[in-house]
Amino acid sequence: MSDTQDKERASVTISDVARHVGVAKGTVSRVLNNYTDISAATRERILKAVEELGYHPSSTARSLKRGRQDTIGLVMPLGRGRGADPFLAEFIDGIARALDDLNLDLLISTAHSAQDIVQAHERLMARRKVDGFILTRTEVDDPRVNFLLARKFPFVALGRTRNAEAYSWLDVDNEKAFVEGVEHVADLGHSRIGMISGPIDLNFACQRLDGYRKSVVRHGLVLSDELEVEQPLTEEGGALGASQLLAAALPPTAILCATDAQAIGAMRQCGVMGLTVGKDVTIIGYDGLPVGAYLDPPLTTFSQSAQEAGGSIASMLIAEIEKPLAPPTQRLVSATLVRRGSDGPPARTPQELAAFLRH
Amino acid sequence: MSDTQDKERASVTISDVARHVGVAKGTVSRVLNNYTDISAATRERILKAVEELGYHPSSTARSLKRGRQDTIGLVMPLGRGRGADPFLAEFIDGIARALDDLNLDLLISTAHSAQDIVQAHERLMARRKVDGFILTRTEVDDPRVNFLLARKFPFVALGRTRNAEAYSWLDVDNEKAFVEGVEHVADLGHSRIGMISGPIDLNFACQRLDGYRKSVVRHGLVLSDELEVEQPLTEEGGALGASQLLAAALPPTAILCATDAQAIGAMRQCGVMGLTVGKDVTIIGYDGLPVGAYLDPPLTTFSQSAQEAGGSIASMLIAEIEKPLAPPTQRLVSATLVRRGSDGPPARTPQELAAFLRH
DNA sequence: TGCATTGCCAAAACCGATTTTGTTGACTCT
DNA sequence: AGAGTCAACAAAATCGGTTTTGGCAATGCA
Repeated sequence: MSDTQDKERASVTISDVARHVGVAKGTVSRVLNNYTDISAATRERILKAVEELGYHPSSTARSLKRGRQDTIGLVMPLGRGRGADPFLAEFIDGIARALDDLNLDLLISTAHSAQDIVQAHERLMARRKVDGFILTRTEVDDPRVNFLLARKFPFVALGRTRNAEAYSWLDVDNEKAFVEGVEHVADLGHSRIGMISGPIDLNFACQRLDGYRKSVVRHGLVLSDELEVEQPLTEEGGALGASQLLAAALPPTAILCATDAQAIGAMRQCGVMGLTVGKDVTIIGYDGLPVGAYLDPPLTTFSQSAQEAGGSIASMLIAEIEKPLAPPTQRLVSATLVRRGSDGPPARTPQELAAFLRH
Repeated sequence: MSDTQDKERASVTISDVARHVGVAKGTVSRVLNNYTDISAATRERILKAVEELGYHPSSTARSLKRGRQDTIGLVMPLGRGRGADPFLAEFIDGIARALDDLNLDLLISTAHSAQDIVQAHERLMARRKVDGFILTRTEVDDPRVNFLLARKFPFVALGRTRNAEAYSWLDVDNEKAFVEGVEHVADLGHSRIGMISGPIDLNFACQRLDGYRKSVVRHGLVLSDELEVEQPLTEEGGALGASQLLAAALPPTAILCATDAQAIGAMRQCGVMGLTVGKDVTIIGYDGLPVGAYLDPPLTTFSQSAQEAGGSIASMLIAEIEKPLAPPTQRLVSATLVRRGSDGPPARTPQELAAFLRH
């Protein structure tokens, strides 16, 4: 009955609006894109018709002509550990929120191998599905960075690589955090401090290890192979790492972990070995995952607000896309130590701890 | 110098290929889409040129003409709890993997309020960015389902709603799982069994509560308001729920939780109250989150493989998009109990537990 | 008054594919 | 030999927008 019959399937196009008002479609387009050369009267009529007909522009058509997709891409690396990366989930959450405000969308793809991951980016670029990429978990010498740089395709990385001057990134001052971490446990009275590192081809793992080492040296403490182990970024890796460290002749009374996931595994392992975390052994994580607050004891960790990082990296990427020639922007933010319950003064000396462990 | 100069910015289009070979662009298109009315010779020449020039069709242009985006959408509900939903992360992981094989992409958007969430779907539909949706965490009477059904837009839901006959879904037999859960703890010797439920507007929460109730009755055990609390699906909710349940005059010796996140909070709360989980109190979660295995004690939970669910729901949606008129497909899968360390025979009777708690 | 602007909009070109329609020569059939 | 098929492709239409070009009337300015 109504004038605007709810049609079968076809959606209303710009031509429908133009015809309804009696103008050219170009005119409708100009109104919708806020051009100024349309009279207020015509503008009103068109806006009214748009409302009435329930017109929404097709982003596909718009993309075709403008060459912009209003979509940014993120390729999740899979296979490194079986489950989803909890940090990544928080991070994506932050990106999505930020993009929402800007009316952009986030396209997510996956890749299984290192080989795959560059190909996934290439596919998305070639098909022109995205305007730019967000890179996470950068490696020291990251093939994605090299590839995108070579193709001059916009991207922003979370974390730097070796050649960090050439592109835009947001990084947490990982080194500083671990310098502070060591400082913190040293102040608590620990003298033998261990570290469970992540795969050192990951840049942040590298930086965290560096921070640990520098700070240990600066405090005149012992640096030793026995006190550093490299493990995957999973709970299992953390558990393995802890048992390796504690098997040392002179075990550490404090252990810094590259990620919360590792710290969770390490805590578990300490429990299994009869150690009280926060007293016998201090464990500190990194990521500030919400779950950490509900462990027993609650995990002391460095928090960098994955959500905030996601938001800020999203807006950096938009800038990058809009003016590709501008010099790269680079932001270094700091993580803050969230003290909960897994740290404390050492209840025993390393010698006593070793004796206890040999029970 | 080379014949194919690596051009400035512009990417190679189908016209470039056509010109290079000396055929019409339609012909190139037909070759690429495996039509049969092209001679083998021409076909070869075109394929060779495609290779040489590094041509990749623009999915934007393709979408415009074909009316298909080869992209499916998922709107993440935010705000329900502050952090990212760990279950959802696993689930998305599974979807992405499955889509990868099919050469489709996943578009992720977010919504903050219940109002927003329908609008987000509408926006994606109107702009024709996606071919279909995946819905998660369905509510008993879900506005998204009603909306998409009314618009006849393809979607598949993870979890049912009240009017479940009309559309395709994949659901876990939540009721059955909780029937089994009660059975399991009853077999262990528990007679007073509590439940921390999720918001009952969420359908799965409702089903899980139903299963609990049925099974409690069936075993001739006590059903009581004191033994049922409703809490958000977060660690905090779980902690609150546990303290409420344990404050009862006659507290439960076993607690079933609607999600792992709640169970983690509940475990923590028990620890705070001086109770040993797995002995004084049995706690069982639901989701099978990897982190559960590394808690102390490791969390006994129902696992439904979020990743597998993601994969299978993705292929259901493809089918839905390809033949919208086919009758809806519906799959009910079962969750399996993964026994770890948080369950066991009750160390005390409810009376003893009450006495202990009042210490 | 005459000419250059300016305001406002129609018409057409264009983005890069897919699909429809048309054309040509070779081949078959009666 | 003439009509009808068919294979193999060219040419044009199309998808739904944006952008360029152009045209006309009203205004500004000397």
